[in-house]
Amino acid sequence: MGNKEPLLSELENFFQALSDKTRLEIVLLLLEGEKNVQELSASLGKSQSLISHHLACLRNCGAVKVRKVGKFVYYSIADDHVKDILSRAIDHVSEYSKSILSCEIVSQEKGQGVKAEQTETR
Amino acid sequence: MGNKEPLLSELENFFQALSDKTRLEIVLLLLEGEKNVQELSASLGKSQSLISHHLACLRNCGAVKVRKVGKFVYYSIADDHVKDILSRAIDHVSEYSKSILSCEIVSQEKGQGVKAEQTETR
DNA sequence: AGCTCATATGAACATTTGTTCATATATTTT
DNA sequence: AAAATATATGAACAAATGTTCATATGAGCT
Repeated sequence: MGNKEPLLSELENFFQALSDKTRLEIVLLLLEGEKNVQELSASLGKSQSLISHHLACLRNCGAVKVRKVGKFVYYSIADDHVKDILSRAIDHVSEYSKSILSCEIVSQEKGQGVKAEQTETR
Repeated sequence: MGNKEPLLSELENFFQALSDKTRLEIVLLLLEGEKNVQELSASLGKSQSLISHHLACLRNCGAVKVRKVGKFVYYSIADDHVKDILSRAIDHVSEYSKSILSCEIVSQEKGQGVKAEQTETR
């Protein structure tokens, strides 16, 4: 019953890689197929440097893989695990935001959303 | 092309909720079953305030759900989507760290690790 | 050889995030 | 009623993170 530390750190790194809008835009593009840095940079309208930094982050946790062709570097989603995680996460947030919307008719507040409280103010 | 902004923000929030060691410890405990705040606080040896803050984060993205019983609040994993995502992520990082280890046998302790590979730690 | 193109990386800065402490709210008990 | 218990939340500060700018590496071309 070992030390869970390494597992925790690796999970942390993995999820953290996916917890940024730019990196999510990258992986969503990569779900459509392999792309090199320029293509990503152009599609997202963001600098090459920024894209490269984010790709380094996605590489480090094994979310994407690399194929070099001459001076081009093509990136793609690492494996089916990652694809599954992404598609399930998309399903989850889609369902969850629907459930939020149906509640927000009542609470016009933004930000915290619904926070599952049936604690009526008496 | 539809506006992907809301989807991106929700994915970002969701993954970000899972990208912290303490919150991961919480959800891993919750995978074993429903627990209230004190139980989580005691199991992890961390303050009630800290656990509550992190639970708020996990609630806001729909990763956990809540059941109030008197003055106790029981938390559990929100649904099978989230359970699946967690178990696949665990599989992914397990495989990935194995593949890293098998490469590090070659690069002995000292040098820069593997060449232009995806081994990069910051 | 030089030059250009594609990508990677380091440093600096501004923003964000996690943790702690103090306090608020809600429920039960005395 | 007050006190005790369980949880939530706000403010403040340290640490981590994303972005930009400048520069480095490396491959193809003339």
